[in-house]
Amino acid sequence: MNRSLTRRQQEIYDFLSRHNDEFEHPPTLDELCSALGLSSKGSLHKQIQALVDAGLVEPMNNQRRGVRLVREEDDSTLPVLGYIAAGKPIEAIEQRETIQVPSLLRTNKPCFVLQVRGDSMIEEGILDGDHIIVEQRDQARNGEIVVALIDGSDATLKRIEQTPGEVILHPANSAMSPLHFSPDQVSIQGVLVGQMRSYH
Amino acid sequence: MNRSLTRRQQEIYDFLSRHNDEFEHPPTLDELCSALGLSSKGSLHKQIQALVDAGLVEPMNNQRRGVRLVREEDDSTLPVLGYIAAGKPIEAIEQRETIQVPSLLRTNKPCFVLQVRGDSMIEEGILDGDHIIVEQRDQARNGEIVVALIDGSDATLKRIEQTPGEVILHPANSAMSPLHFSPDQVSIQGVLVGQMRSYH
DNA sequence: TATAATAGAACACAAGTAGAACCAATAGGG
DNA sequence: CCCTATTGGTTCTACTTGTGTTCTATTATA
Repeated sequence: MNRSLTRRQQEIYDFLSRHNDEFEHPPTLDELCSALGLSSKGSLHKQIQALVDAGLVEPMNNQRRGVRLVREEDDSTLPVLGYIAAGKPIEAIEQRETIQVPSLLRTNKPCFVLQVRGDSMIEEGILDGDHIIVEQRDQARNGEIVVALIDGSDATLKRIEQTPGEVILHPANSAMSPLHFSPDQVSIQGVLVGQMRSYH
Repeated sequence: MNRSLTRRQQEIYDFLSRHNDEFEHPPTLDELCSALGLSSKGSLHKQIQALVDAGLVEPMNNQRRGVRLVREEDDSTLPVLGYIAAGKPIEAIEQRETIQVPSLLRTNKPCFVLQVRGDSMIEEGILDGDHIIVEQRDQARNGEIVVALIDGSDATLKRIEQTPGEVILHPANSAMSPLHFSPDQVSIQGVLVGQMRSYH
């Protein structure tokens, strides 16, 4: 199913993605043709059929303006991967769980949710039991709050400060001290983009 | 049921939305026809029927001016009433605004959303800029965090402690002191049930 | 030489339109 | 209160147009 796309197919797919962000309705084959510099919608149709086979486009059974991209995941739910507590690996949840997340609290990039254990970020307003939304990334800017893996085993949620020689992870709890590591000890898993808490 | 609209149907729906904001009564089919450049209300009726099937318009059983939009109000959005800062009235937002709220952060009872201004609840992990979800209620149990109106004018977000003789409102900020009132000065607007924060 | 890409024609079906005739609701006059 | 006229929604059928589908043949590309 997921065989690799030819160059032209990739090009068409990219165009569809852009069009999708910009317009309410998918384009017609004729519109696509002129946008891509083709003069035969028959040829285009064949290409699109390939995208359908690849699982990237909904099969359009005679519908007009039916070139719809397969919608990527539910737009309002994210997977809850487990618990995060300073100094322990992320504790996975037994069965796969998901949670509703408002679009305001996430980004367009892939995100996941963790539940916080412990008080290491209490002064940033992140409490025990809160859910945090994390954008999956392997780099961060200084000052961002990241989920980082130390020595490949211990996961932690901290504010990051990177210098050429070392990485410092700052807890937001005056009872705890910043932790210093060499850059190759720390692997960034993602960056905090949202947080939510329930009081009942 | 919720299949996607054709281009014409979308156009009609958009027009209805705009008309809805502007006028008291829905338009007649004839009015719609001339507005949309149609000359047959029969055709229009067919389109509208499609909108009814899609669940966007109330079925209009022979009623006059019966093209009523279905009250949208997904069960996942709540109205944002304004800002709350200790010691000032709730500052209303100009135009009616709504926000997506996961069911986990709300209750089944009527709720609304406020945005927090200031640091009076910082030690409870509620920061400047956070959105809070409040269940509409006029009573609270001791220890709950409430939106309360003081002397009918000043709204505030505080943890409540009620005794027979007085009401104490505790801020969660050691720089501020608890406030004491007589019970008839304080009217409870709602109880905090959820909170969310965006980091971007 | 095989695979990808293209053009073009012929076709089929969905979307949109018009118009007429038919009902249902309301308002006004006896 | 009933009768009737008028307004406005409902239901058809027929037609036009837009747009996806299929095919066959030809040209690039690797």
